[in-house]
Parts: sequence; C-alpha cells; structure tokens
Amino acid sequence: MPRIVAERADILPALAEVFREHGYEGASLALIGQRTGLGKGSLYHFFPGGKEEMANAVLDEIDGWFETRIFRPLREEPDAAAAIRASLRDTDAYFRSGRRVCLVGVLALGDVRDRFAERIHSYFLAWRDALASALVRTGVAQEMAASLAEEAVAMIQGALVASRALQDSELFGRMLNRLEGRLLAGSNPR
Amino acid sequence: MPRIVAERADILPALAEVFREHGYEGASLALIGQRTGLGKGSLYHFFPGGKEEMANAVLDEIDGWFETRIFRPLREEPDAAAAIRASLRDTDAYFRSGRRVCLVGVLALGDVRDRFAERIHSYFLAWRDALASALVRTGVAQEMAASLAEEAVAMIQGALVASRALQDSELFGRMLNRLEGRLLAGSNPR
DNA sequence: TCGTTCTTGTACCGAACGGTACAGATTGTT
DNA sequence: AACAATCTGTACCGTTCGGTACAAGAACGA
Repeated sequence: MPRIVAERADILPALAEVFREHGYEGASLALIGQRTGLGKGSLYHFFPGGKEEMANAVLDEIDGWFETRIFRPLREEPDAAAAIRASLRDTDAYFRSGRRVCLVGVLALGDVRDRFAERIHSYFLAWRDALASALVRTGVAQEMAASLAEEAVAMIQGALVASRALQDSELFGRMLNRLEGRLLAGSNPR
Repeated sequence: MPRIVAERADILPALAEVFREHGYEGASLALIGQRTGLGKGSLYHFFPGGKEEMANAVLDEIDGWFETRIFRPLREEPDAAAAIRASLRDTDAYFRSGRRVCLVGVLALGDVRDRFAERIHSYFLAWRDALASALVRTGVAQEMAASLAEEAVAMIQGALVASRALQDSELFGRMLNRLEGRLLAGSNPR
C-alpha cells in the first residue's frame, strides 16, 4: 500500500474546502475521501474521532490563520489604520472576493451550532475585539469603536451571503471598500 | 384513518421552521414528519415531489409574506421614510430579533444553492430594489440609494449570522437601529 | 346504504450514511 | 534480512436516508 500523505496537516486545506462547500452534515466521508484522495482507513488513522475531529482540526487551522494574519496585527501593529486596511485586503483574498464562504459563519447558521458553539463564539469575538482595538488606536472613542467593529464583522458575513445570493462577484469588494471608508473616516488618509 | 390536516398550507409554518433550523439536507423526512405531525404517506400526498416540492412551497410562502409585508409597501407607500421604518420593525419581528434564521440566506450558503438559485436571487433582488426605490423617494440620489440598499440587505443577513455566532440576543436590534439611522439620515426625523 | 374519493399509517425498498475491523503493503531501524 | 511501526484499501457493520406501495379508515354524495 503506497503512502500518499505524510502529515494530516497536508490534507487540511482540502478538508476545509469540503466543509465550506457542503457544510458539516453535507460533507460525507465518501466526499471527503474523494476530495482528499484518502480512503476511510487513512482518514480514521489521522482523525480517530471521525468527522467531528476533522472539523475541529479545520477550525484550528482557521483560528491559527486568522490569529496570525488578521487578529494579531489588528491588536499589535503600531500603525492601526494601516493594519485595518491590510486586514480588509487579506479578508478579500481569503474569501476569494466572496466566491469562498466562511466556514464559521456556515456552522453558526446550521443545526450543528451547539456542537461548535464555543469555537464559533470565540472566533467572532476575537475578530470584533481585535478590530475594535485597532479602531481605538486610530482615535475612535471606545464605544464607537465597539459599534463599528460589531458592524464590520456582520457586514463581512452578510456580504458573503449577499454576493452568493445575488451572484454578483464584485459585491464583496464593493462592500469592503465602503467598510474601509467608514472605519477610517476619522483617521488620516493614506 | 383520522384526518388531521385539511390543506397543505396548514403545515407550511412548521415545515418552514424545520428547514430553517436544519437546512435543506438536514431536514430529514423523519424530522419533518415528527414536527408536522404527518406521516410519510400524508407528506407525499400533499407534496408528490418530495422534499424539493416542500422547500419550494415554503419559499413560495416566504416570497408572498415579504412581497406583501415588506417589498410592496417599500415600493408603493407614499410616505417612504415611514415605510422604511415599518419594514425594519417587521423584519425584526419576522426574524424574532435574530433568534430565527433567514431560510433564503441559509440556502444561499449551502450546496443546494444551485437548485434554488433563481428563487434566492430574485428574493434578494426584490428586497434590495424595493428598499432602493423607497430611498429614492425620500430624496436620496439613485446611485447612493442602490449602495445603501445593497448594504442594508447584507447587513441584515450578517446580523443574523453574528447574533447567532456571538449568542447576543440584542445584537440584531442594535444593528437594525443603526441601519435605520443610516438609511434615514437625509430625511426628516419622525 | 353503498360506492367513490380523499387521506393516512405502515411496511418496505435500494442506496448512502458514519464508523469499525483488519489484512496487507510500505517504510525506517537494526 | 528481519522487525516493528506506520499507513492504506476493502469489506462490512447497523442505522438512516428519500421515496414507493398499498391497504384501510374517514368523509361525503347518491
């Protein structure tokens, strides 16, 4: 029997895409096997806990990506306005201008929300608070920053839904641009 | 065999709730039967086309509700600002302040999007255009109205995702209030 | 009272589901 | 060369899936 994959991290991207496209329940083991190129044997070797462990591994990777690429810069970057601009650019790239969906958002809407409630909660919380922190550092008042951040997080999720529903590939970009304008309205222009 | 339901319209509300809570694929016939109180025999008597026909019937009802309660008033009500305010109030009531989810939005994110693509598309289009029409009548320029309307529709969807993700029962209301402020910024106060 | 039509519960179908068991192939170490 | 550890394909488990078939009960006009 030939070896194909050395580490389970190697298949996480494919795994994530399956969950994104089909949701937790819609991602059958047959589909996962097909898209990752691994049989059930291998899948259960890497993920003894089955689908739930697979989903958690994917969520781990997503958490890690957003933490290093989005959340931490927003919290720590000295030039907060630049960090906000960069985070919106990275967000656009990550979601492929709306062609890709947010797995955490999908899980939040589905009936598996309770199973992953804590992870979903902390992901959204981290995003909102990191953005609020950056806004405060651009000179926005605490309360206003919290409102704007909450709005921004919802806007991004809503833009993903709307861009798919309206099948408008440019809607996501438009929305992010307007969002940038509103978030940085008080700070100096680039 | 006792008769329970006279018309299939009688079970649409329960049917809609099952689809909302579990998505299209997650709504199994067993679950539907349990929640509607009907056996498979009755379900297939009322909906010979199976689940797909059930979902379409639910979407029909949703379309109808929004058309009469939200879209038409937005397009036709002489006092456009009042119509916008009323539509946001009705939206809050319909989605139970975020505790209820938008079935059309859920379908848009899932892998069944293609099967219902046209209905999803026209629902979002109708909402956006009706709102834009009302905004124009309050004195907002055409282009600005289109932007605001697009933003509002996305915001509502995003607020549903965020309120569930953050498990914050007041988020949806806050968001609608801010939305009302932005949409009616140019018109006379109530 | 008798059919006829409408409605319903139940048994059942093949397929697909998530998950398990395990033998055999590959690999690295000795 | 021989060994254990690692990996993987396949067959199989019980359950649930969407959907079909159908007999029997209720309603109702004749």
